[in-house]
Amino acid sequence: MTPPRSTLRADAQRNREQLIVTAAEAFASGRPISLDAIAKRAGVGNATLYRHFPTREDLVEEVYRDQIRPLREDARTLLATEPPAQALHAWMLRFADWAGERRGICEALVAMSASGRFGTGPVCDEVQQVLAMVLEAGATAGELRSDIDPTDVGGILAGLLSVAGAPEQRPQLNRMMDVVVDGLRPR
Amino acid sequence: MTPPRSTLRADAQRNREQLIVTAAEAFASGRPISLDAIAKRAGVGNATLYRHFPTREDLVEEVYRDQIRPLREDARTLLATEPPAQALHAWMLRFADWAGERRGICEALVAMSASGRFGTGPVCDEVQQVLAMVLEAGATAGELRSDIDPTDVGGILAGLLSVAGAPEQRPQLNRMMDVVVDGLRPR
DNA sequence: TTCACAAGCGGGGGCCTCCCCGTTTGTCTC
DNA sequence: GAGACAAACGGGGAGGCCCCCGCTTGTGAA
Repeated sequence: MTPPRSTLRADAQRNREQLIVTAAEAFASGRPISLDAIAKRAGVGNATLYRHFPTREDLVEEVYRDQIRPLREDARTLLATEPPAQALHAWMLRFADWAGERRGICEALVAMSASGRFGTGPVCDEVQQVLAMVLEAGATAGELRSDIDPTDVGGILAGLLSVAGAPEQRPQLNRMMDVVVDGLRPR
Repeated sequence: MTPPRSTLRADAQRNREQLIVTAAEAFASGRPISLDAIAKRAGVGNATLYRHFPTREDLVEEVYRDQIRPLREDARTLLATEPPAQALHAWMLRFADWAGERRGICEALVAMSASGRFGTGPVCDEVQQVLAMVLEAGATAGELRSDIDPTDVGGILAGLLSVAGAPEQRPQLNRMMDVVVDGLRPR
């Protein structure tokens, strides 16, 4: 009898990769694009797309999997040059810039948080890890509370972006982050 | 010649009210409902609905216009019995309960914030006023920063709800609000 | 009352998401 | 190689949002 399969069938693997490549190009163009259009452009049926990526977020997370990496380096640099709380604030702003340039990221993060899946998926996992690193540094320096779950901070960040993620709302976002970072300091 | 009109034509007024009544019933049933279905149920074409309420938020805000009132009284009571910062936290949780029971409110608040319209519309205007009242009390008591825009706090609140508004996320929401309220205290 | 016209109406249709289900195909075994 | 079977495919369609545009009707003026 056929054993249960752990890896994707070769054609499925090909389709999956083609979908990611196509979606990356489509997103990068800046123009809005429907999922069916991505599927068609990738030369597969829409059902294939939805089978590989049940939700739009799943696709978005895969597309930006590699692009998120440099933000970790940014965090390290910031931590090396600024006090942790300030570094946290600066990094969150940098992330806002990064997300602002990438269609769908912000909505994806909110959806992940709202469904309790923040931290699963390449992008929000990376965000969570970076936040954990910065929080840890802050706790060690006695500048940030040590009892905070990075998931909570990630959720707050996603929430703020969903409400004031547009470039023209940057001043408001900055003020809100100010409040949040202050709230993360020890009492 | 015909003078420019300031009030709605009689039939338009009737349709508008019928739409609100119908939407209120539909929302109250708890089941999801499409806007087209609301229009049909109200006995008008969908275009009529969209003419009166260009976005879903506009309709939602109208539907809950009256139901938001008691929350102001709640805020007064809380302020009379607890220190302002604590009252703020408690009120935000109460609002989360209120919003959780009302389909569409949370999404509407986020949309209003994201489009810079927070404070316009009956519900978010009331929220903003209540927050202003509590912040004012807190500032007077020296317990909360006096330089905070209620719109910012409303935005943060909307963001948190969009990310952790579900009843089972209440503990997380509570922790997040803790951080935010702490961040609103004077340094 | 009648008339002219702007205000308002409505449904058809485009585009979207996403599911359903009959068909095809890769892979493993012999 | 051939066959069996699960994995994967794809297109059609249901239902949602929202716009377009030709038709109807309430209203103020004569």
